[in-house]
Amino acid sequence: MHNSLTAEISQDCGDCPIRHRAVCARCEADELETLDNIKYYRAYEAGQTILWSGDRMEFVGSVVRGVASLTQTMEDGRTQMVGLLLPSDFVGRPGRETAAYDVVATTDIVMCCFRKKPFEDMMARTPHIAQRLLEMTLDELDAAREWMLVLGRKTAREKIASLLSIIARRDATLNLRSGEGPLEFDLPLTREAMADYLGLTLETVSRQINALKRDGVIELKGKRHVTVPDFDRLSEEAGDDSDGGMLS
Amino acid sequence: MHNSLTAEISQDCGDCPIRHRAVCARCEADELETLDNIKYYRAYEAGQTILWSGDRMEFVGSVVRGVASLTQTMEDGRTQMVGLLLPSDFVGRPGRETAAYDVVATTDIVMCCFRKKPFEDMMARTPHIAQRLLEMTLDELDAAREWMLVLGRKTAREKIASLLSIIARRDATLNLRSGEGPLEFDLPLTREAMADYLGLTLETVSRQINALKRDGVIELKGKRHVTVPDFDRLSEEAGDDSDGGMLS
DNA sequence: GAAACTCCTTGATTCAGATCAAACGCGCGA
DNA sequence: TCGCGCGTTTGATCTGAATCAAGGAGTTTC
Repeated sequence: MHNSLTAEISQDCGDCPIRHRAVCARCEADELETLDNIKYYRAYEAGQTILWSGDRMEFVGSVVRGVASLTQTMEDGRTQMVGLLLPSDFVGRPGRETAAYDVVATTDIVMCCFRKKPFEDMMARTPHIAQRLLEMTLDELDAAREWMLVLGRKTAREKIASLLSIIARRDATLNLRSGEGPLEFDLPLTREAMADYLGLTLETVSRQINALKRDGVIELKGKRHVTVPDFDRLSEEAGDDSDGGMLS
Repeated sequence: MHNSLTAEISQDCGDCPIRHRAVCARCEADELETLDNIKYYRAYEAGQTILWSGDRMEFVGSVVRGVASLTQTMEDGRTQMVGLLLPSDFVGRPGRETAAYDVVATTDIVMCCFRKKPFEDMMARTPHIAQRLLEMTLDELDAAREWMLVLGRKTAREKIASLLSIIARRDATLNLRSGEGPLEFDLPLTREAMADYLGLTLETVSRQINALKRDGVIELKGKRHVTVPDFDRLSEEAGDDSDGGMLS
């Protein structure tokens, strides 16, 4: 997976808590000087709304640390998360004036931002960036469509397993821990946030997580720390094809 | 809405059953000559699979007439439609080797195709096209995310109303019939296909359609021909914001 | 260290939609 | 004209997840 556009552009983020180069091996970034003066960091606390749907967008950027979510809300309060933004994920849509969804910090979060206008100017000058952006957007589209299957056709148990599987996989690739041994990670989401992502209620999320625990599919330390002794077993519970899901 | 890329490129499709210019007012298409020899039409019958998930893609193109769907299937046979392709919609992902989903002709369908390689070459030469493609991909992403809300949080009745609303809207813009009077259109989908799109069973689809009919939200002539006496009423049933949904 | 949070669990009950089952209607080919 | 097949409707029953309702467990606050 080759996912961090800002990494590719800004190359050597000496002050970034995450080493972007580790995320993106292809860094070249001849644009570094041009960009440095338009790059900045932003921090938000868990629960803060980063951007309201309909707001004018002033920046694009990527998540450095923490988790954010894209959510949609109906007038009567029903909400659906339509995207989960993990470290290295890109936020913002060049060419669009306003945000289409609420962007909410799910945990405390640090973002690496670029002012939108100069970023777009640069995009126009360097087709290579535009191409990367298209590719990333296609990835997002694939993810959204995969999630449509989850939402439309999977049972509560399968939904939970699918979510855990995605987070585990993302966490593994970020930490370069691949293949060997049991996976471990902290859930970056409350039960309610998981419910919003999965189209369930928080009670059902709680019950199904504990059911997976009872059945030995996962282990829990506290309420958030998850150990996955057998990733294939988890994938199976998620109803995924049993190829390990590592293509793309 | 400005949706047909092939229209923009090929401008004057004299032999197209649909007048592309009507769809896309911005046609300029200096590439016409270059492209004409790589453009061709394909027709499929209802039920035919145009492309299997995993297949090598040889062309990109857009739907000229008829309806196709993108579907995903689990091993146990559960299927979820992840995209509905109506006339003027674009198919194919430049830069990707293989199809990510099954593409199935839902009705008899005619597609206007371009061989993929030359199309991509041209894309690389003309940034304007790449930009359009990004914009279209973002539109698709928005549509997919809107659908996530439908799948995750709406009731069966709201789901049906949402689908009818989308089809009615698309049909209205294609036929340049906007605003005035009752909308009329033929459902291009079987009850089963609707169920696959909405994450329901065909029985529930049937029941809810007839419920909407009983309640006067829609009228039916035969099983497929729908009249919408009051579009706002339908939007309300769909749980949409009451702004008429005509922004973008 | 008690009150007031927020987040999570667990139980009892209800209900929307799935499932199972049968039959209708209509176009089509023999 | 008869069957035949497909898409659709309709009814009866079942069930997975929602809803309603308490509590518990870990914090921050004063």
